[in-house]
Amino acid sequence: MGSQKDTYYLTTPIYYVNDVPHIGHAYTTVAADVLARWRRLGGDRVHFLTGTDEHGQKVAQAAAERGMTPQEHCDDILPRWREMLELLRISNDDFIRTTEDRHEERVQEFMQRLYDQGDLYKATYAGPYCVRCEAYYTDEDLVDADLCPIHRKPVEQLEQENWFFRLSKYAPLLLELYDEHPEFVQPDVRRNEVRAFVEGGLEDISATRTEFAWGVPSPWDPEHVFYVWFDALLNYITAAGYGADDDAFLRRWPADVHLIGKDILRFHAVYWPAMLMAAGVEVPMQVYAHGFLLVGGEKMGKSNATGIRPEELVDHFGLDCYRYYFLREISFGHDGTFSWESMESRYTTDLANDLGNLVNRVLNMVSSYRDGVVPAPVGAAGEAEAQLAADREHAVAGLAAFDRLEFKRGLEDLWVLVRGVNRYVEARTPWKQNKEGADADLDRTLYECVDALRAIAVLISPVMPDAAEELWAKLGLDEPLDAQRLPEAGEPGATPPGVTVERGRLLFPKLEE
RNA sequence: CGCGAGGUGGAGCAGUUCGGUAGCUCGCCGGGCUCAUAACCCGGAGGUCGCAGGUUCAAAUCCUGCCCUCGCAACCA
Repeated sequence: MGSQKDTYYLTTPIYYVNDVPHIGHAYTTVAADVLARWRRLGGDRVHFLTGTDEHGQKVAQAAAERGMTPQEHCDDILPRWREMLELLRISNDDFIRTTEDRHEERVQEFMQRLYDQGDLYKATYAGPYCVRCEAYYTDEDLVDADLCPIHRKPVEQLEQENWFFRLSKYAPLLLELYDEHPEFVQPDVRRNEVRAFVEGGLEDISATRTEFAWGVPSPWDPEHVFYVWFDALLNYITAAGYGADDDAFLRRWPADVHLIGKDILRFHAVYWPAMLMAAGVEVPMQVYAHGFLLVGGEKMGKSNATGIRPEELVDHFGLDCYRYYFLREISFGHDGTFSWESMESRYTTDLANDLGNLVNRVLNMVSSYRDGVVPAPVGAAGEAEAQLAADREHAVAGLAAFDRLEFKRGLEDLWVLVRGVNRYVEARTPWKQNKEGADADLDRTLYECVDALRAIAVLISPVMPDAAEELWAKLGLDEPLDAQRLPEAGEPGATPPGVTVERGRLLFPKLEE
């Protein structure tokens, strides 16, 4: 005994294997990765989980159509998701599949516990059901009285005996949770939504299905498999060691944050904590629902068969720009618009002009004025240096907005430093200092610039790991980048004079027409 | 009268908690510089802060009403 939480534990949703990865999935995943890298940079022990949701009727159907078993089908598709993680350089520490034993066994134990204590009861559920959606609808949802609103195909009237979860019983506790821990559901607008929903009264929900077998079987009534959400949500604890590795579980749980899209808010902010309360497990500390990506004013999602694939964008703009763009362009938590044009604009303005060009001009001057050797800062520090130091502090402090998942704000503040170094160069006119032989002043100027670039390399590393490493390598520093920790690594003067920089290739070359 | 969020210069946003010079990025106009990826730096034009009232010495910020847009309204990853 005695082990307790010492790990920052964050999760993405687990992705439905049948989907093809699109920029919506990638958005959540990249944000989570940036957060994970940011926390590691701050010195936290981090556990970052993602994975796949592999059960359900649609998977079974898709498998049957391909003449495969559901498991073969999942195994066959899984690489697409793994490839997405690799493509985006996602630094997850674990990857859970809901078909793994470590998951299924714990799900059965968890649900058995709810059953034993009377939180599940048998009742009949009836309603219009769309097989493709794998979902019941209400009559109001239907189009033309009997068509599924998504597929426009006739629904079936289905009636089945299900095991129901006593969700309604937990409404008072849920309201207490929202009120006493306003940070549990974020942003605020989402909490209001959830709270209103619960306050309006909860009905018990069916927790099992019998019309298909591709799921985790109920141990006490094997005709039933668990409803996909009861299976899927539990991944967050089964992968953390619940019921299997108490030590690991205690160090990680409760999760610091579940990152999700707002479309699955209810499951995470209502059903999930209720399930945990029922089982006597602590609820996660935060569920953060981000907004949707809009493309041409339309929601980006699976109903949008023309979803944009991350590979297209990574091919054209590069990985770093991809990761940077979505976080810088869109307020996390709000809906945002993706467009090719705005992405080009971000690349050109922020990355090529501001940052890439800055790196190039500074390294070029160190190369041609000092043979690439970074001089010691001998000249007097004045007003320009004070301003630069202020910009640096602004950036380091502002980037802490990442803790609140305000990526856009944090990056804006970081760019104050990038622009600040450009401004510093203008204020100091090193080309003039060189021509006039003001060696001490020039040394000071060059040192300050390189030292600022070192800080920038560290600060951009959670968002743009490739560019950060490349810049770090150009600076010729001995210690590895991934050994850097904030806030120390952001402090001025950490660059040892005498290191040799290398101009190398351009960091963000202009895009081809 | 279901619940909630929002309407700020051409575009996208911040500011509204604790009223008191309306800020940022892009775009546009002019200037500077020349180390650099025709990049960088400086300056300027441009807004009745959805509409109408009210409170106040003072309102984008508080109150009332209205208009418009958008989420949520249960078994859909």
